[in-house]
Amino acid sequence: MRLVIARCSVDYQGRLSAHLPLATRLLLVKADGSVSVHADDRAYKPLNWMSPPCRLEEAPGVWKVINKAGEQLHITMEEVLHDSSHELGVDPGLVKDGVEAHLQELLAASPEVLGEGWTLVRREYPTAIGPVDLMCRDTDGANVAVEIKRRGEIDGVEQLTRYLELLNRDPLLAPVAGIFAAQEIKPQARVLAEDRGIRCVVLDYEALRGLDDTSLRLF
Amino acid sequence: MRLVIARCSVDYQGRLSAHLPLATRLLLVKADGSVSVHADDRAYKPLNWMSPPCRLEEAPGVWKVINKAGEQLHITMEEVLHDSSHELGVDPGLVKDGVEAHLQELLAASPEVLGEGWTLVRREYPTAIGPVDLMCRDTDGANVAVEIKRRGEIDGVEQLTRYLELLNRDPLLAPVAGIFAAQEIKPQARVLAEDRGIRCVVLDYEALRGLDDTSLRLF
DNA sequence: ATCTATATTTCGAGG
DNA sequence: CCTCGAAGTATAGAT
Repeated sequence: MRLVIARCSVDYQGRLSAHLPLATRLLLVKADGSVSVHADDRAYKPLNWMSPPCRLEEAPGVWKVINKAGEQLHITMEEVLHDSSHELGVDPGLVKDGVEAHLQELLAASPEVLGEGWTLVRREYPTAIGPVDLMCRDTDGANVAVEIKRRGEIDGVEQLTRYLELLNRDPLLAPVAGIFAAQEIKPQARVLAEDRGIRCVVLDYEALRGLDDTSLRLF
Repeated sequence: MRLVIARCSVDYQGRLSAHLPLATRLLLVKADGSVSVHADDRAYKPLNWMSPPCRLEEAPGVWKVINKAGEQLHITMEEVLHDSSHELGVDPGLVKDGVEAHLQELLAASPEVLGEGWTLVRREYPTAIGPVDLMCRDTDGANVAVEIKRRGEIDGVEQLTRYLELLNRDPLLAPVAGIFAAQEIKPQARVLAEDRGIRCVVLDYEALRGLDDTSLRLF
């Protein structure tokens, strides 16, 4: 990893055209070939960048970064204030917990949260337009398709609606009801879902994890 | 801006839980208060971070970054290999060209690209659920709602569908046809659009800009 | 403050 | 390789 602090101007020609006037910035060159240009704000987002795979051509005072698609990043340096390189090695990477996949696991382990006596048919129930997160069966033996999100917004309701439309064309499955389950459901998404006869369920991640622990202790 | 290279492990507790085992990484502290932890890959994306506004509490070997929502980032340092600070000043910022707003301007200036003799009613035509990018009128005087994207995907088709559904409830406007216009239209989006009677138009940014130049020269 | 739509989204999984 | 869905999405604009 190479860190350069320089007074520079930058031009990008690619998916759009963009220009950065002369100012002092951080140029971050990673081992994967990527180059990013950072100001002292905008959190972790660079002002401009080139993603790998790409190639850095370094000439005195000018860097040209080019990728296969022909996108170009030109950095013109007036003054270099710092230039250091560091060996970092391969990173073992991030371990995450609490994302949608985890919610799906937990809810699959406790379908009775959705309705008493309900059972899981399967996770990632396949359809022509993609897998439904969960397919369940209620006590009457009717199918219920469940879409799980961390944050429930309109897009998720549209997605579930498409699945339901398709599933209900299959006489062997129909009628298939829908449930929109999320840790947080935006009001507009709730309105749209309920207008379409889709039940909304707010999930409690900690409680689900508790249920899961309990079942592990019991069996 | 402060640049630290350190062997460290990192824990994040907030919207999810995440852990990074001990390894050598870049810690980037910006003047806006943000802290990001970078490996030597993943382009500009940090492994972990805290966005401003947040507070950095620095103790020997341990950094705690906390924001108002109670999210926490803990960085435990085994060894500091580099530590430098740099004054960057305020950045003049990025000048962009070629994004969706520009496509909309260009197409608004040349509605005949969509159909001979077509005219523009207005840009950002207001509806209860948000503005339609362009409202046009064909040679028969019928209304056409146009949704413009840089890349046309399913979301955009859903968006236009919602607008059309609403617009066609108004007897003063109906029937309103739809056009999905983008520099690139994904196959699945095209199938969905055409299934719903929405015409797809692929836009040529350079050609549109050429038309615009021509009109500037003529008048 | 909430909601909507955009992003050079990026990233990863699966066909 | 493309396509699709998720992201601690972030961010800007409008209501």
